[in-house]
Amino acid sequence: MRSSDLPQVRSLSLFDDMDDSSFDALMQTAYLQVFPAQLELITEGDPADFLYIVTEGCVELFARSNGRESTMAMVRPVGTFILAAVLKDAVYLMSARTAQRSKVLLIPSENVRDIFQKDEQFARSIVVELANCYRSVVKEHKDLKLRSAVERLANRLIRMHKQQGESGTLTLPFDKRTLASLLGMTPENLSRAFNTLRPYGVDVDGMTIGLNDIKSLETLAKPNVLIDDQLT
Amino acid sequence: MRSSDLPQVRSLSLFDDMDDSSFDALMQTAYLQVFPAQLELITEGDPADFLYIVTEGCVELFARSNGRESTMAMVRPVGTFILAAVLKDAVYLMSARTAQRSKVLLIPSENVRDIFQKDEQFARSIVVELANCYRSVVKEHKDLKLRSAVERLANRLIRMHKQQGESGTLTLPFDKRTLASLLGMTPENLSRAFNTLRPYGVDVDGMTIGLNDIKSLETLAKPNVLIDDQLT
DNA sequence: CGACGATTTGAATAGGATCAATGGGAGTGG
DNA sequence: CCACTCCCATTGATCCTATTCAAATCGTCG
Repeated sequence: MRSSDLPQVRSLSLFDDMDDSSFDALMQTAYLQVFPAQLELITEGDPADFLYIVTEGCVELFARSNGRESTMAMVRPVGTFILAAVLKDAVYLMSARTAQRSKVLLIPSENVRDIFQKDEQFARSIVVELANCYRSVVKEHKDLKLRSAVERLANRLIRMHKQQGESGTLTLPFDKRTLASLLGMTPENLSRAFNTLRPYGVDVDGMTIGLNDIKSLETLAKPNVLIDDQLT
Repeated sequence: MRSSDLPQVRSLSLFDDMDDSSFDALMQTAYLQVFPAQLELITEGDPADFLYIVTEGCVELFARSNGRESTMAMVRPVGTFILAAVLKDAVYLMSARTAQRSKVLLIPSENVRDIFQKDEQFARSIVVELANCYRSVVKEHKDLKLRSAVERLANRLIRMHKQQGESGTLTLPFDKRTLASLLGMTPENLSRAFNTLRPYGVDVDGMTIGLNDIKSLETLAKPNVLIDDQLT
């Protein structure tokens, strides 16, 4: 892999604390690859051959069952996915495909587990990363079980707005079809949910969303740090 | 704590591989307590002071937001809960209350983190436990997003039936109100879902459920190892 | 410019929630 | 042991949210 990409990966909290030698050993067998949009990287049920790290672009985690399909999460730089399957040497529970042209680092599972055994510091970092992943899914699950579709959208907009600097405007980081599935609704229903939010200062113009009355929107959304905060 | 309870706790995979000295150190500060039914053990948002291990009875993990409440999981012996919050030294994301009279082991968070730092083997066991917890929530989330209420119930019944020895009959391990919330529906809707399943050989008699046509039920439920299997 | 996919809108339907009322056990106290 | 009470579960009726199906519109990319 190209050495110019290494510092970025190294800075990931997952690798931040580990020995140089361990990191080098891990990267020795890793390779960095660019994939076109809409390419299925992994399929649920397959053995976990690699740990994936998104360094550019965006990857969609999704699941299928009985002819249905649903977006489970979107992974943006720099984020890992399917760590749990790799550690357990189990099959993937989710499929993944690029949402856009993306650069992805692949580390063979065996090597991850190998270094995990050898490098204590890496093992600890993995625990933190795993705990974060776990808590993220719990929050997603709470979001879905405790809120209506409109509330989920409102809170997601507030969240994206914060991530993008609270300028009063935000750009959807992926298409509406995917956003709808992520929020657990149909594209039609998402469109209607946006209309429902118009009286609360939400202006939709393609991928650009204006938030003109955040107070009002928050009154409706009732954001909850135990669901919407990324850090806690 | 009583020493007669130790072997049971020790046999938990989380503690199985650790040194005697570490285990003793961990148990030194732990205490075992019996709680009556319907007692709230922890509240979401509170700092994670203890790691909890259910040794007898049953504990409900649930979440509240905006006046609503939903059951997130049921923990039966011998199972741990809120491990992630303890490791991260963060606040609990879920509340917990006893579903019945229950015996619970409490280990101060600091001690868990302390031994986690000192005992490498314990650290690795924790990773496995965390990975399992993570994958469980992912499966719950898939269940909710990819299935209808009736399908969720059908699959849950098949699962309980397997756990209880496939005798053709199963006993609900907690009341229907809780089951409904766990499955993401109202008690009324659960009752109707049971009626919907009657033509598929599902007979309800209080807490006892007879499954008289598993083939037919499975045709409806379409169980999926990537959602319903506890092990994978 | 034309075609295709994504989004939006409309209409009808279905699934689930809510409200209200009734039945049924389990536990309590006499 | 029995009556009472309370809470859970069930059933019915209605309402509401969200899905489905259909069609129009918008945008983008070749």
